[in-house]
Amino acid sequence: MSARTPAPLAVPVNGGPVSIVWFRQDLRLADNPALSAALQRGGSVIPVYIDSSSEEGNWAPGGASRWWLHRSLESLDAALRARGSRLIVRRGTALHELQSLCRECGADACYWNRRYEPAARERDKLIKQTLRSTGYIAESHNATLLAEPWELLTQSGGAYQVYTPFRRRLLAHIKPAAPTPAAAQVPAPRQWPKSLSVAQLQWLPAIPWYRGMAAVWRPGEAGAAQRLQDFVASPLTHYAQRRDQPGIEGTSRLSPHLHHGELSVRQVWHGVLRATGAGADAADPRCEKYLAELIWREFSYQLLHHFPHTPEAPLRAGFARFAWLEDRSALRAWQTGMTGVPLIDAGMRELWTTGWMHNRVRMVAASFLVKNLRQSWQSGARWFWDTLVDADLAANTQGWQWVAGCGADAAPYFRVFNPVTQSRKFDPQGHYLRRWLPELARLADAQLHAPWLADAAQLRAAGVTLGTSYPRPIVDLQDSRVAALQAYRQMRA
DNA sequence: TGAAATGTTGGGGCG
DNA sequence: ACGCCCCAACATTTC
Repeated sequence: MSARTPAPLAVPVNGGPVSIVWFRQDLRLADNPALSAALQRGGSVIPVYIDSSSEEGNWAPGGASRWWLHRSLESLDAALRARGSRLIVRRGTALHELQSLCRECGADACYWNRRYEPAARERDKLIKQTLRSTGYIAESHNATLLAEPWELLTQSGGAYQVYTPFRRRLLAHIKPAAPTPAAAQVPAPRQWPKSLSVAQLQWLPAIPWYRGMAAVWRPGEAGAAQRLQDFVASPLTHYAQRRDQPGIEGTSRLSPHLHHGELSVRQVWHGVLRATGAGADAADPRCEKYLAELIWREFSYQLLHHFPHTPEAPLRAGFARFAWLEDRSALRAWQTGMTGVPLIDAGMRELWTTGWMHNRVRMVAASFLVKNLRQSWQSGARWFWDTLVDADLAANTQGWQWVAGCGADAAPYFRVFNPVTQSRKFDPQGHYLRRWLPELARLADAQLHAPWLADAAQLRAAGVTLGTSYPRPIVDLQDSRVAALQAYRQMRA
């Protein structure tokens, strides 16, 4: 078993202190402050990943994330091996595993990069206290954000709840540090502790439902660097015009790499500034729109930090008594891309197949679930959590509450997307719809976005039988919109 | 990072 | 020449 083979001794085995670097959502060697701090200390370094799913509260990685993690950890292990080291993989409660590791290999220090999810924060705090009180060095660093959530507060010392002033403050006060390159060598200890293999985590499903994902994604630091390079080389140039068109490669697709920390937001920030020639000016029109998205990410983390209940409950307390419906078959139709509304179904199938959905379509599909079907935003957030390779508690929570109208700086409750209008506007040629809905591919553009409006001859000519080869819409868009507005009015009364 | 209803305007057909 | 009406195009309001 490869996990038990000794590391290649590319560098001399080191004496001196032994430090543990605990990898979590920072699966990279470049621009990794915890790793840098451990290396700077001298001596040897033990890179560790711990599967502590049981400590993640309601939010242990979902199926798509576990597939990604499997691949990313393999990639991290390979990158470490190329530097004379390897990745140690353990399973259990994090504190227990870290303590065992320290005992097993005489380590006296643990370094990690911060996480911001409520359950992880509490646990990490306890770990830090316990390690320190028992004589160990325990240090946490920032590898994930441009600004720590407690660094950017309003004049009155509170958390920002509106995006624009948050953005203004971030741009005025934060100058993202230049990313640091990966170390050429990671000194190995005299003896490696016990380790599972990545495969033993059993995160690679027995049934290969991940094929569609593997075809699209290359998890790991090298794949992330490649994606960034591809993005700045082309789509970035037309980002402002093309980011909303799901049928073309107009977005960065960096979200899963960023979530797992295969590249840092600082690397992306500086990479984008350099590629556009904007110098240090984040407000330069050539990169402003894209950098604004990175700042939305910061905003989400800031909200999660200051309002840790929001993954489960609405930020605006009044929404707690909103009358959501509970219709399992409607939820199922949405999940499987069988609602009969093409843009929704295309998006949900893209999600199921690739583990990702275009952002414009995410907004429309979420609006459809929460408003037209009136299912709770939590039920949608849970499905996304399980199926997205970029599932990120801060971004997912913020996104769903934004759509549902119950979050900070949220879309007003009355803002209901019309999926047909959105489809005609952002996928006028139907490239996206035809890719994901082959059963409708032969419909003309005029009928494609709303096949129920086509006449019998048009449907027949396209080989479409509504109710058989493709569903009729499971809700009337007009009626359900009016009903949603009615329900919101009732809640407010 | 909406959509629909409602209001306003102005060109053109027509008597 | 003029008023009237229709209606598209655009603007504003409302949800």
